[in-house]
Amino acid sequence: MAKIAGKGRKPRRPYHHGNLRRGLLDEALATIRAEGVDRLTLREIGTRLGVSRTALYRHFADKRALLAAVATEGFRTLRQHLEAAWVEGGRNREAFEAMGTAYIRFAIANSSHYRVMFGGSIDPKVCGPELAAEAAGAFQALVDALSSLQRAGIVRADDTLTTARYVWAVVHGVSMLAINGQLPDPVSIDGLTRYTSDRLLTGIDVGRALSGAPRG
Amino acid sequence: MAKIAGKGRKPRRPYHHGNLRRGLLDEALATIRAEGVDRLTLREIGTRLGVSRTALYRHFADKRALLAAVATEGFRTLRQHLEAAWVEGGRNREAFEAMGTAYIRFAIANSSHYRVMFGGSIDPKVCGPELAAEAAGAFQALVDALSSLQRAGIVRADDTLTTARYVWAVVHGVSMLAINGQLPDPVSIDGLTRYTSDRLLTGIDVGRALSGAPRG
DNA sequence: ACCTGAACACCGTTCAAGT
DNA sequence: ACCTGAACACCGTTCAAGT
Repeated sequence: MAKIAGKGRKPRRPYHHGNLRRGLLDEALATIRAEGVDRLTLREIGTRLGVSRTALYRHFADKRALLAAVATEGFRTLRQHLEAAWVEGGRNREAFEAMGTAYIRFAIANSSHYRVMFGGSIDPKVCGPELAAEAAGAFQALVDALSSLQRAGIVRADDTLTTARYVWAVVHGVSMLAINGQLPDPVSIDGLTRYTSDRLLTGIDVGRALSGAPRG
Repeated sequence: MAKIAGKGRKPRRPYHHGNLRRGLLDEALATIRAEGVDRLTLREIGTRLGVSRTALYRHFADKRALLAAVATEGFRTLRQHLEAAWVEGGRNREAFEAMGTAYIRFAIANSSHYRVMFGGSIDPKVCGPELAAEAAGAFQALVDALSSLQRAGIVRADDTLTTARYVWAVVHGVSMLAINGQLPDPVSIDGLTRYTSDRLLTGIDVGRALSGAPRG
């Protein structure tokens, strides 16, 4: 990766890393995955990268800024998962349900990362525009899919933004309950995920008696 | 409150407080409300109560145990709000919607407290049975109401527990998005809350076109 | 420009000691 | 039983100094 130093040039490669910022982000995320946000320590990240404890401050304003950057990358990845599910599913009603399932699956598979994204340890107003933009991008994937289904006459023609927020709240709520251990076991998580796929579109009242899950 | 010391008895009232545990809980909650969990410091609680920084350890194992106790009280209060909405609303479909609204309102009015209850800084398995019991109690209020509506033929006769978890996830999701500032303004929060009341029961697909909110 | 090393203010927690 | 005071190990952050 690094340029090979020519004869006349000093071999002045950067102190330790070609891209320390990248390394800091990766190491922070690895620690968050392995031990949770609470155990994340700037000092340990530094020593783990073979760098001073304060080198980080050349790339991030403070710890919160580092966490905001981690969250930003999380929203980018989430959007990719959502768009993939929508496109590969065929951009229809089933694809929309697959999108919801993909959302929940992402949250569970990356629970610590997801908690940083939504944990409230970072507030969107303070942490620069990148985080807000990336979060809005992930949300936009949902809005676009929903808007498409509305034009196709599959989803109610309510205000698109409000409907999208509702869908977001539902999958977010399921994800949080699953992550927080408030659902007793994996079976109940799967069950709730499937149930959500069904009920989100048709509601929980009677009058749609046919297509539902059995009383189980 | 304290017994008046009789003549022959030493006026041996406790060092500073009749109930230090109570004082610690109240002070912790007050700080959480005013400044958020991150700013909560055991030392400041102590000095604020005019007590040693380590007196707390006579009443709580550590900081996490204190937070767990705060969360426990939160679930108790939440349950009271839910049951009040259900009973005062007349135990019918409208009362159930009022229960959902009461849930979201509680979360928003006590956002920092709510975050402690669901923030994941405390895991239910470790923190003793009281927290789990009180959380289960709040959930049970929802299960009971739902079960009643199922018997009345108002809500689909699906598995009650799964349905209750779904409803919980929905109101929890709306609450979290509102608390985290991911909804742009109070108007959108109200709008989403109303929309949730409607759509939770009837779903978002077409075929129920009449009773919905207009597209504005 | 980028990184270091020492220092500062702060924190949760422990523990022998007091009453 | 309940509380204190000093101490320990740890943390985020600052800043003058190095290359």
